[in-house]
Amino acid sequence: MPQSNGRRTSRRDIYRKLRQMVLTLELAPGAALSENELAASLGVSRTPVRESLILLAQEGLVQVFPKIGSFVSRVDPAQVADAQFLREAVELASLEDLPERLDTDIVAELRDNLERQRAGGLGLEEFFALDEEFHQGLLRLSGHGNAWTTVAAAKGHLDRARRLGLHGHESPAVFADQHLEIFAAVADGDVPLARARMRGHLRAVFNDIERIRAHAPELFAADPSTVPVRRSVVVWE
Amino acid sequence: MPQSNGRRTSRRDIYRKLRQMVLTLELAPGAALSENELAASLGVSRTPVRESLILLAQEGLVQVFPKIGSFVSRVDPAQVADAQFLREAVELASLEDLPERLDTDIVAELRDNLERQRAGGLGLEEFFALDEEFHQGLLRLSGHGNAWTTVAAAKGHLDRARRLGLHGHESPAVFADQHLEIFAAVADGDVPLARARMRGHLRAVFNDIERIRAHAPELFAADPSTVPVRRSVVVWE
DNA sequence: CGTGCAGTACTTGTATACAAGCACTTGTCG
DNA sequence: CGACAAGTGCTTGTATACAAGTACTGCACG
Repeated sequence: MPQSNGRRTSRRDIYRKLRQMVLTLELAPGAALSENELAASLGVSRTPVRESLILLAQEGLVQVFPKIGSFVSRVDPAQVADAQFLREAVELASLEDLPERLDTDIVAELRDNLERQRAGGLGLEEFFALDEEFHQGLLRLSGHGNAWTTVAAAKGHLDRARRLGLHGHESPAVFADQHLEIFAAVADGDVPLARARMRGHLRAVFNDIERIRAHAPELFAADPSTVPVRRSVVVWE
Repeated sequence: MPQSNGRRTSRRDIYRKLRQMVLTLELAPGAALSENELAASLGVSRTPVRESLILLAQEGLVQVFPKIGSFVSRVDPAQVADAQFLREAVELASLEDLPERLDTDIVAELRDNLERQRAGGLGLEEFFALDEEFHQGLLRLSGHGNAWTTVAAAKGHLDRARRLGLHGHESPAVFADQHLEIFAAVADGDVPLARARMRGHLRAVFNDIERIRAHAPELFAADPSTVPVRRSVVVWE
């Protein structure tokens, strides 16, 4: 929920669209973005495009260099690690605030979510959506559902790294099983076990990143201070 | 560090200035903001002002209602609680990642900070600045200094509530003492004790909020869906 | 006097024009 | 042939004009 009001504006649409394209790697890390080009291709003026880019820049998903250009930020390993730490801290802390009696509606929602995860034949983005929903649901179970907003805003780099890791790599079934085990511990009220399983799950996701980096180093930021060159557009294949 | 690049732009200046004015309550919760008025008083056009307001809106510090107006958001108790939870989770988690040998530079910095806190005769904003520096320093001690950026971005409502609580209330000396005790436990390598003291410290700050709300209810949001009226400008005294 | 309706002054959203600056290209000169 | 410099096309930052909509004001009318 980036903006306060729910009225439809073209900036809102464009912001969401661009954000989604960056997170799904449809816009590759390092790609050059032109306010004029984007405006023309979207059929609007520079204004809403520019304001969207400013918001994405504050999230760290794009970099704006005055008088030079705007670029999809490369995946920064340091920011990935920061997001991992933040996420782990929040999700583990929430498990300690679980109430005695779990909200039955949320529990039912989580069970349904887990079933869909195990259904198989899921596309990458479909699994990611379910994954997000599952983790946010766990947070809501302890009354801290809104904290997900902050976590989500900060984990853009982490999400992109995770997508890189799952691109044609291995089945998400392993993670679905981990989700199921976490939920089982939560349902049993075994907080220490839930914490241990959650920690293991989150770190398993995280530990793949160095391997990924070896495969596609050009998508990662080397030196944070390097300025990208206008022409060096990395095309996603 | 909201923007990527460090070049000076008027938007950057205005964003920081407005943000500071909101956080320090110089711009009161509920106050109406006019892009035209702000632009005129700052001597620039609407563009940089507007873009700054959009950024502040994403942080939840202002609310923008299309065709109606922009307002400094009232302090939302729910968002205060969310920020408190997030902050506690992050700061407690970082204490468990403290290295065997603490960075001597940061330790020296923290000692100096604590001395200045105890010096006495500090203004409210001076103490807040030292407080921020102290907590961020502790995070850096465990290598998670960058997580502070995310926490800081999310705790705008919490900070405003804290300032309300300290306005002419009690001396910050109590908190300075708590800082000292936390640091002592950290320096001793007693992680459980440091965690307990940190938790007590953070919650002591938080627990004042309901009392504050009784004193100045108009600064707090009642129903999240209520739209402020243009004329109802609450003047800060 | 009360009520309804048109008018007006304000708001933000979007489009467009201009300013300032970087980077590459190309032409010219040594 | 090589090197340097002016030129050209792009970039984002800022200013301004217009569009669409809300809310209050004041007048006319019952």
